[in-house]
Amino acid sequence: MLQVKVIREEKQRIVNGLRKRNWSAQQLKVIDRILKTDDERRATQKELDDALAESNRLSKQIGALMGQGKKDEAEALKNQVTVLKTKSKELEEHMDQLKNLLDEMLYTVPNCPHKSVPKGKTPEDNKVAKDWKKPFPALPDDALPHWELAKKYNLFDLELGVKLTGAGFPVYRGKGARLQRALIQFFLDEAVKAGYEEILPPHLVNEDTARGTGQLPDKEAQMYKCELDNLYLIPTAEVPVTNILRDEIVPVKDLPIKMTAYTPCFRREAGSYGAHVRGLNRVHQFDKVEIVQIEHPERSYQTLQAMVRHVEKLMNKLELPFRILLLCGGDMGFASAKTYDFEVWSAAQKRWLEVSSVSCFESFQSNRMKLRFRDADGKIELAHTLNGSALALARIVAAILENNQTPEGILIPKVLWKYTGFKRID
RNA sequence: GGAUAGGUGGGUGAGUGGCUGAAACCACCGGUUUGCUAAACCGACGUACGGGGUAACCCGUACCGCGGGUUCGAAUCCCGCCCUAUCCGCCA
Repeated sequence: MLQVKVIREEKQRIVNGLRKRNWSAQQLKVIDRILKTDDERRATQKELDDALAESNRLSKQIGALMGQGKKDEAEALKNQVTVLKTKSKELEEHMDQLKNLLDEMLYTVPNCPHKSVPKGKTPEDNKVAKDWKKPFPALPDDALPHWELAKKYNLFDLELGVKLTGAGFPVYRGKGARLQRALIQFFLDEAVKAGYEEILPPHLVNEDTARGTGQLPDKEAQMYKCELDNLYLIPTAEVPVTNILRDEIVPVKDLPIKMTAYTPCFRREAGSYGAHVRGLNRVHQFDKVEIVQIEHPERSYQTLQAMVRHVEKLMNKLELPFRILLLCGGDMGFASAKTYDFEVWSAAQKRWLEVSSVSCFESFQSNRMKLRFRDADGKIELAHTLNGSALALARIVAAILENNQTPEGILIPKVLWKYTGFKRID
């Protein structure tokens, strides 16, 4: 969530940013309500502190008087303290109300987009940051979509997943399973080469962790929950990995902190059904290698570019046609300040599929998570967090299968050979 | 699942009602000494919120797992919850 301090000091910038997210004048009213509530909070804080200070002072006096045996005087002071106590109790309740109200309002405010984020309402308004200049793979008319290829070559089985679990839980098998594992291995190796520490986190997290990255309180419905133990299946590795630094104050020299993790991702998704979600296009469980960085505020946007280049390199190595989009204000995620999406061209479906999303959250996540760093002067400041998929598997697999199909079988990108142990699926 | 023990500052750990935001030691940081390193010595050393100051900083309040209670006053007493460790059982 945004810091009240920032809303106060840079109100105009925040308001402009929210407009870029197409906030109406009506919605923007919450900003003034936040500031007003915070004013009240501060005034109440002062009043409460004063009352407590006085009551502490009197209590000490009582102790001294008792020591001297002056019982009557002590009794008189006790009454005063009782009055103060009633007052401070009321003030405290009021404080709690104000804080809750403030939090509730802050939770509704999305991150303020970076100044370079374009205006816009829908995905059509996203800016193409880097287009695919070369021709798309030319496939014959009888080219198959990946779900047909999967049947033909026995790579994954969605019906079997229904039997075992339900819709949206693919069962990979044979060379399909092997390809999956090869990609994970490849992505992790590349991330480690780029200086990321490999993390293998738990796939279930508790409430505090889910709250830290903003899944709770309001996106609860996106996650699978284990009721009995009050744990959530992670929707992305970002959740456990970023939370590693929750409530920490790290020395500035440790920045940036770079971590990568492979995890399966579980998403309940309330989304649509139909042609666009066939096959692996949208599933409840998929594999993903995530890259995360905790960075100094002065360098976070440089780092965002570096992360984009990392993903770009992966796409190039896989020899897949892709483009990079700079998301417009209306299409960006709630917590993000700036997001680049990667889309891979799916030759048989003849459309772009999102395979990566790289974002800078500035201090939006770290504020909620209390992830801070201490600079050389000893000053404590919120760190910036960034993350990106590098990469999400299911759709990459779909693209590889479709784009690389030939009459002789599906050609595996060269860079994966050492991981798959085969060059072709036939 | 059963039985015990325990949760205090970055770590170890003292602290059973006021003089404890918290001893001591270790680590970290600054300094002295030193050819360098080490050792030794000196000093500083929690976080949040609020108030004051251009600022270094100063003042107030809260925080000893979390929440509530007793009391003029709670790390300390009482109640509830959560968590961790160890042993037993079960199990990859």
